[in-house]
Amino acid sequence: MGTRRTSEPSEEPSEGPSEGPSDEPGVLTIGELATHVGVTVRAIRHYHQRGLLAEPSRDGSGYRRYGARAVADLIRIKTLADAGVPLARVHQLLTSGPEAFARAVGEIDQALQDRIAEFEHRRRQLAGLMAGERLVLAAEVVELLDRMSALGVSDRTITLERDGWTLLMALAPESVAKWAAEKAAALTDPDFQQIYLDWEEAYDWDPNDPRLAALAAHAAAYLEHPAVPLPDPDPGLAAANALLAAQLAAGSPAWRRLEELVRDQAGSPAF
Amino acid sequence: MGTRRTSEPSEEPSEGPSEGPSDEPGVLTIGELATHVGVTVRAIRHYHQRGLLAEPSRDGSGYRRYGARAVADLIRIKTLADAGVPLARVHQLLTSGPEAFARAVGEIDQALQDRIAEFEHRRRQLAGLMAGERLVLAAEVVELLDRMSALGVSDRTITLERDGWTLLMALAPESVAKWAAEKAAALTDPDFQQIYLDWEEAYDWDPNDPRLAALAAHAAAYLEHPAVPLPDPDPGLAAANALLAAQLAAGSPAWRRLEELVRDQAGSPAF
DNA sequence: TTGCTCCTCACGTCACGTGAGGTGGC
DNA sequence: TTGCTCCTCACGTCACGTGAGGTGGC
Repeated sequence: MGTRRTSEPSEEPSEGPSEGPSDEPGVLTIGELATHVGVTVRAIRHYHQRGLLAEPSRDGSGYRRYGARAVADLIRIKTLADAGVPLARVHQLLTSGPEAFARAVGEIDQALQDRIAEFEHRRRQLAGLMAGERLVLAAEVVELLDRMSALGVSDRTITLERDGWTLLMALAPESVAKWAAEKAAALTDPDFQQIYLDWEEAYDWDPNDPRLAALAAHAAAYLEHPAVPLPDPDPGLAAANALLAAQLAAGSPAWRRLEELVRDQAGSPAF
Repeated sequence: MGTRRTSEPSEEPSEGPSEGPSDEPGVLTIGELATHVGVTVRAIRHYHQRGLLAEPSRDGSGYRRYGARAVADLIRIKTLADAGVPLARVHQLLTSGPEAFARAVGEIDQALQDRIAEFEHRRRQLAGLMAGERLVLAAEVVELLDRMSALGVSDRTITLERDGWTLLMALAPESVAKWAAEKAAALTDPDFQQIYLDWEEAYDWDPNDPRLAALAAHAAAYLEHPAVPLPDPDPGLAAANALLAAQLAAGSPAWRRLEELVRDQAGSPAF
């Protein structure tokens, strides 16, 4: 209410703008405006540069002086900008009619809702990061790896398997579930289990180890009469498989030798 | 499971990396890696430049070829970056131990929750934008303006009042509620009501209109014996009030004249 | 006189986007 | 041969941040 010496501005019927509410002489400095609305001084200058906020009149020192209109305008700008609206779009909205404005605000609100959902999804992704890489792989693959672990397959081999399946997820995601199911079925066959565990043990052997021949013969015989039928050729995936085989074979000289031996004994380019 | 002609990579105990899981020869091109993980090719190159993702080996054409490790690394990078972590921080996290990593992920998750709350706040702000500027003003001021409206004060004057209060909110937010309450109390006095409405009507008058003298006398008399006691001077706010008075007085020559007259008749610098 | 706010350039930053100009595999 | 992906510079973008160098009010 001020005092007898200073007019409380709304004690009287309020004194008003000279021409319109848009360009009344200013009272607030740029710093006062900034702290009140909650933006930086630099941001306000930036909005002037971009033409978003009208340049106010200056006082005797060349300082910008802002009125009530600037407060309202800046709040509008900040609200839209905080909602993620690009400044170019903010400019359009400020100069467009109320119907277009209302429609746009509806869309912006929807976008905000979408971003909230997105962030909630990212929280779950983060939780997955901590839980390991399981979410990278299909559930069927995770189950397969768990079953291998139970069979006594070493951590090193599990890692190799996981890497292979990770790449398959990238190369042929639509086939991964089917392949994993087939491999899981094969692993129920004790014969295949034995071959798998024998090969694992051979990983570190010398490629000239005489025991490799027996392993290769066993594998070749199995491939002739598999317990679980092998599916038909899929030419589109042949290239991906070949690449994977070449990459993965690089790990162990003994395995490379085993593949040669199987290829020879099976009489066909089995691998 | 591939075919007899192409090795299904996990049909055998899986062939592995040559030295460690971190630098197996690559299979995926940069485009395949990008689409699988859901980032752009340019982003991957950027991560290489920043040292976030190790440069893989090249094939015969100079193309980058990525292995499973790159898939896992890139997913980690994307997950963290999507969560709003600056790339410099991502770099630190990738090279830090699991305990520090877990702690940091906890903080990042908290930051995500904060941002979700922030977005929900912004949705409410947006809704406020549509509901008008009411949230800019304290509830007491909104109520005061409503009461003025009911008293028959014109929309133009209401706008002038709102602008004045908006500026006061910026200049002295802690005093606004008190002032608004005092003005509301004054407005219960029929004498003050009459002065207010008379002044409002005088807004467009010629500054030489002879009726102004009577209005000024009425106001001066009221100031000598207010129905509601005026508070003590508040020197800290005197400057703000003076600025506001000067700004608002610019609107109407008749009002400027009225202020002069009141100042003369009250015998003190009342305004 | 010191400290704080204001002023105008103008370059820096962050995380890539976007051509520019060229090569390689199907 | 055409179309698509890949390669390396290198400048552009968006919304300001951050000094640089100077003036004005208390």
